[in-house]
Amino acid sequence: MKSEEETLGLVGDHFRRARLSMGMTQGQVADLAGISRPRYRDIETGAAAARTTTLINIARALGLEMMLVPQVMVPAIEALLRPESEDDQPAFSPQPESDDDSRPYR
Amino acid sequence: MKSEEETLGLVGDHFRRARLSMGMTQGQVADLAGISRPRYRDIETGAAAARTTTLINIARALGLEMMLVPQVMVPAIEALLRPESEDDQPAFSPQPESDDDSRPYR
DNA sequence: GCAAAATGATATGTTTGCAGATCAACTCCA
DNA sequence: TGGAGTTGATCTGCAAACATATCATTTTGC
Repeated sequence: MKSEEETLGLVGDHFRRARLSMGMTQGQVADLAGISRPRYRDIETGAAAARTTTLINIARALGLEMMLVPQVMVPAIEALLRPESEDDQPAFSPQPESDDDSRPYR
Repeated sequence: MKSEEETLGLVGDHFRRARLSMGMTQGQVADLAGISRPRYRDIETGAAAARTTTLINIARALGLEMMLVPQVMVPAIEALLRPESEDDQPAFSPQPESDDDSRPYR
């Protein structure tokens, strides 16, 4: 099962790749998202879990959108995103391991 | 521009619709997500902004996944989600208003 | 090689998400 | 009618996400 830290790491990695592909600095993203640079750094490195509003602000600063989609639709959405070329960042896809349950990790 | 409270309200409404369509109580979702019922209630009513990990836990308890997708792909994804029938909850689609910028609201 | 920029990291203080407990209001059904 | 279940709401206390400031380290460009 994926730990909490691993999940935050995935989100952070996603943000980092998006930021670098946009040619932006941590400070620029932090400013656009309305948070401090140390805070954004913690989020990007997976050391801290941003609030929902902060998560959305960061995503939008990076040209992304946070979506809540039915789990059964995830593969179709990823298929829609994947072939789109090689330079756009892949969507945050949490578990390739499609086991049954989703008990909270703590 | 969409305020912070409005955005949290959209997320909460999305969770509420998903919960009711699953025939679950607030307490059941809270248990699966690993948080207390008062906390889940605040999140569902938009009174509180959950952390990223809590957001993901709640989504999975409701059969949903949190995804970060390029903004330009949002319409295509919504089109993929929409015609799917009438009983599955629509994805969280933040702005029908497609204005340019995404400055943080506070 | 050197200066500037970007990043990593730490410290103090404030805000707020969180647990746990408790109570009231409302619905529903036997 | 009346009890059980669901939801709304408040309180105390703790943990962690925030700001701001300040350092060192690494990277970048001239």
